[in-house]
Amino acid sequence: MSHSSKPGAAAPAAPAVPTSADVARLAGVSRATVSYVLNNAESVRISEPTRRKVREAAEELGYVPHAAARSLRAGHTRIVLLPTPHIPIGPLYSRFFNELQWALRRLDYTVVQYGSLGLSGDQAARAWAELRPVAVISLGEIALSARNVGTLKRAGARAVITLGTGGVPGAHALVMDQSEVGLRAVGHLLEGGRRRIGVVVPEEEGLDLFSAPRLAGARRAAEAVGAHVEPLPMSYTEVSAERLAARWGGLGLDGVFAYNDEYAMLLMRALQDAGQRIPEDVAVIGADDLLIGRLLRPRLSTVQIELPTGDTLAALVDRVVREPVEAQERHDLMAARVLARESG
Amino acid sequence: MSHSSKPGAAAPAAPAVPTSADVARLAGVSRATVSYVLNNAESVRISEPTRRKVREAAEELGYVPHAAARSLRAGHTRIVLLPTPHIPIGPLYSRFFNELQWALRRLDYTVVQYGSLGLSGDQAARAWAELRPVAVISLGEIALSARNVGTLKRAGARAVITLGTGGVPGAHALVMDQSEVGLRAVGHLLEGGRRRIGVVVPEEEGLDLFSAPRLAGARRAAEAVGAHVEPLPMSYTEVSAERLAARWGGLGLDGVFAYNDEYAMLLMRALQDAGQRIPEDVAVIGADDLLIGRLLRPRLSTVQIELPTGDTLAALVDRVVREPVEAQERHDLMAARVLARESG
DNA sequence: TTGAAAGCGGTACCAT
DNA sequence: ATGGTACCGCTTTCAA
Repeated sequence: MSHSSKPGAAAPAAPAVPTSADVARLAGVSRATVSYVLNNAESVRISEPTRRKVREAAEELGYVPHAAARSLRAGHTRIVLLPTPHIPIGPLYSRFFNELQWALRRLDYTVVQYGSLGLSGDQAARAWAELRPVAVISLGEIALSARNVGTLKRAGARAVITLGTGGVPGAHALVMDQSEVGLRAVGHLLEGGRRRIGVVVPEEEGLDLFSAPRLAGARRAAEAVGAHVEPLPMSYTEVSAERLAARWGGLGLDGVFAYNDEYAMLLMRALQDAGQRIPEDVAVIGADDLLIGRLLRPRLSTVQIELPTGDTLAALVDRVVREPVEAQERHDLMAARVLARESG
Repeated sequence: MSHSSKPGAAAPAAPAVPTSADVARLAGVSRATVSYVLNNAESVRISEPTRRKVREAAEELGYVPHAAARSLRAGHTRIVLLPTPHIPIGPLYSRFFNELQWALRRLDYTVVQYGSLGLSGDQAARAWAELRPVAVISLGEIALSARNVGTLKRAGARAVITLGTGGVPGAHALVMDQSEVGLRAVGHLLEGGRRRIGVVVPEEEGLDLFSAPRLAGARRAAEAVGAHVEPLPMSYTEVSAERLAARWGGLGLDGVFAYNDEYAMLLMRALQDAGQRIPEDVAVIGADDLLIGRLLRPRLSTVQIELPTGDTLAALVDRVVREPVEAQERHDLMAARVLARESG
């Protein structure tokens, strides 16, 4: 722990970080004055010569304020905590997340990505609370309890926001009901006269957050007209798709909702290679309206999902942070609609 | 700013965050003892009954330590700062970044994503330094100077690591030379006898970080045999691809390196729709070895890029943080090789 | 206009 | 086995 064992040794290696005290000393003023000048304090008049002296001293030392010290004193942070998704979430949501980061940054928040793999709700909430974030935006991979929300709030979080299906007492919920996607997709297949519908369920871990409700929505649509729904486990690889295509004949399905466009393209190609005609033998529909869908032949029908923009969500966060308001559920932020193309 | 204007008003809204002092009071011990117990201090024996009392008090109050206070005292953080990429970087790099986050998290670092859009190197370095990160991993979108690296180091950063083409004095550089990709791709086209080579250059802002060196590599390969290289601006949209395909005849090109697989598939489809035969009329090669490449017909040739895994990089960061070592350049971390398929 | 000093919430040394 | 206390770096009264 000793920084320089031998004072004689020429070890300029640890030229300790300059503090505001160092600046003050060099400028020949007090730390208070340094603070005033560097923060452009309005409530206090500092003479121009003094300002200059301070600025020059800070510049010369390469002074950089210490964020932790500042927020300790201030009693609050501008940290927005974003639990890192466990999984390679699709391109659609990646983009959304990226946008969100930028939007928050523009509003002068500091985005902290916090991986919480293997943590329980309790553990995660505690770990997050240590950072005293002013807001937490949870994707819903960690199941937050009302108690957890309480922990965060007591630790100073002015906004706890969940994105996803459910809603936690005490937290704002942006309900993005994925079952809507399955409902619309299968609804479209049914309209086309299909009655034995396959629904691809990704085997990738973590994706069930999306796939489960999508499947549920599919079931709901099918039940309404007494159609059959067959869950089809598949992973995002060619061999998995081929394997599924190989046993296709025995399944007797005439339509398939393939979770999203990526799985859809994979399956569609495998089905074609296995001799199935699309859409004659089997109708295929994906979701997310990715560009690839339009490049495939036949062009892929899809369910287009309208997500809130990152700016929208960031603005909402900011609003809640500024003047906390009773936790609400908002359902108007995700819309899903079918884009019928050639595949079904 | 007043928290509860009227003391009489039933406003239990601000039940201040419990501190270790609160825990101490409730347990009837000193703050020191609380600290010892909660951190399982080895150097000090605390009786079992006391431990229990402290634990129970902490539990009852829902005490959560304050990370900022802790690191202020400790004099260092476990923050690794990751400047947020400006752009929707491709799937390959997204995955890499995601992996990196997880790996760092597992090593108990706190990952802070910091968007630095519109900041100069100086500004960015200062802003980052405020957080006193123990390490900074820069993608190279912000051009760091040696002085900036100095700022970060003086602010306590034990490792400053750049990923990308160049290297900054004082920082570790993981050189991932994108020109290698262009070199290999065009090299392959040349081997196939093509002599007039188009190189797609994405119009999307920010991507030039990748596309410029890829183009340079392409040029290098072509010059060696006196072949012609034609830069082809294009954006990631169908219309842009169609526009390019429409003027294809006048270009007289017999091969094209399409930046990556996404642009390649877009262009390939547009070319096919415009009546070009692939690979007879024009050979197409992409990069990144995305799954879609294998699903297209003809199957897309590509340059496969081997990136270090997130764990590798995280381990490297950790090693440098533990025992800082002279800044080095490592060139062995990216490998590129051609996967010849049907498109060229 | 400026300075002295009290904390913010922890940790760790030194006593007891 | 515990408690007292100085300090980390910064902001912000309050006095001068």
